[in-house]
Amino acid sequence: MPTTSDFSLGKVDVALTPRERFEEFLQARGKRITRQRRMIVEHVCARHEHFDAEQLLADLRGTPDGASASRPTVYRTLTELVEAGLLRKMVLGGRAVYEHDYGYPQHDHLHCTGCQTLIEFSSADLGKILDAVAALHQFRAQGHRLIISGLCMNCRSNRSRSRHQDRI
Amino acid sequence: MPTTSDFSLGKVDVALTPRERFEEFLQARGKRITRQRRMIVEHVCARHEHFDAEQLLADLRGTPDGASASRPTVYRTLTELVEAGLLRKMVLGGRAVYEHDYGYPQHDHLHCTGCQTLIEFSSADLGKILDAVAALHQFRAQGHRLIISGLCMNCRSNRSRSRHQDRI
DNA sequence: TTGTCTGCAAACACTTTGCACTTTT
DNA sequence: AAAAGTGCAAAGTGTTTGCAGACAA
Repeated sequence: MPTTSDFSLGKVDVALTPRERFEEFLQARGKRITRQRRMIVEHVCARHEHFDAEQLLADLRGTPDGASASRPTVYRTLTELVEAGLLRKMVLGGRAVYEHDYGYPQHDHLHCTGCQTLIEFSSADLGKILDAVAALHQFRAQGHRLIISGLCMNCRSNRSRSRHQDRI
Repeated sequence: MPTTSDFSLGKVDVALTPRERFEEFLQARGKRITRQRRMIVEHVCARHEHFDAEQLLADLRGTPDGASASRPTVYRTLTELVEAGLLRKMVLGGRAVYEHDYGYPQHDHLHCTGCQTLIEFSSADLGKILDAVAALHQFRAQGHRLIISGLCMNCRSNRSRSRHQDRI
């Protein structure tokens, strides 16, 4: 019988803070540590839920000190954060959604099509199966995306509320 | 040790042909059986690989009798084919990709980021795990998307050829 | 005839890019 | 000073929509 981990997937110990890791990444590539990049990592680290570029942008603009970053810069920096291994990107309903990927264990998602919530889970057995599948096909797996879509506990009851989006 | 099915996932017996099923679907909804819809199902059934809207459109235009369908109609009809349960839609690198879903067993994919090939596989154990995960979270699963990305056998050798796309 | 479909052009949402100017190093 | 980064506006992409005329029922 397969087992899955807890609801709350805890942090994992890592040597550097996300900010440090990002700066290391930038330096290694001859990129510069600008006000905007610093701001963005800061805000990204503050949010511990899943978010998209637009939310981050709004978040930056709602910042008390008024200092912000432009849309292109937000997109550019999100790409760098993914390259640096700090964020994981996934595409949901046509838009890119990001989540932390540094210091967090590998996991997958349940996506509620009713309220758009993402629930994380992880399963060791799943990993074993994926490895076996890849091996069978002589495929060098670099990663995977698994999203189980359906209705969460809440939306199962309050069903009639609104039309569900079917864009997975 | 997990097991996976064969390379070639065979057809499954079904009562109606895809064309029939689609017409049934249309009638049930008071929709009409037009020349364009007929053409599109025909071409979709002819192709047994994965394809996107643009390929289908080109396919229709390259047809001998010249009769074609417009881009909007292709998109609209693809949506209907998905609703009718004939096609399955997945999003890869920002574009929608379709594959047959009627009379074919449930399966998932290995996606080669080198040559963009999709390799199908299916695993009974996987299904069991997904069921267990959903149950654990009191989630009503309606479906899932699983794509393992990496390099296929071929691309593992001819590695240096070209930059790999990292859009999953 | 009636109501659906089609095709066109235009609109869309999200993301990327060209370029002159600003900043970091 | 040199090189990289930023913001703006504009261009892309893939997909969807409003609407007038065309067509299936």
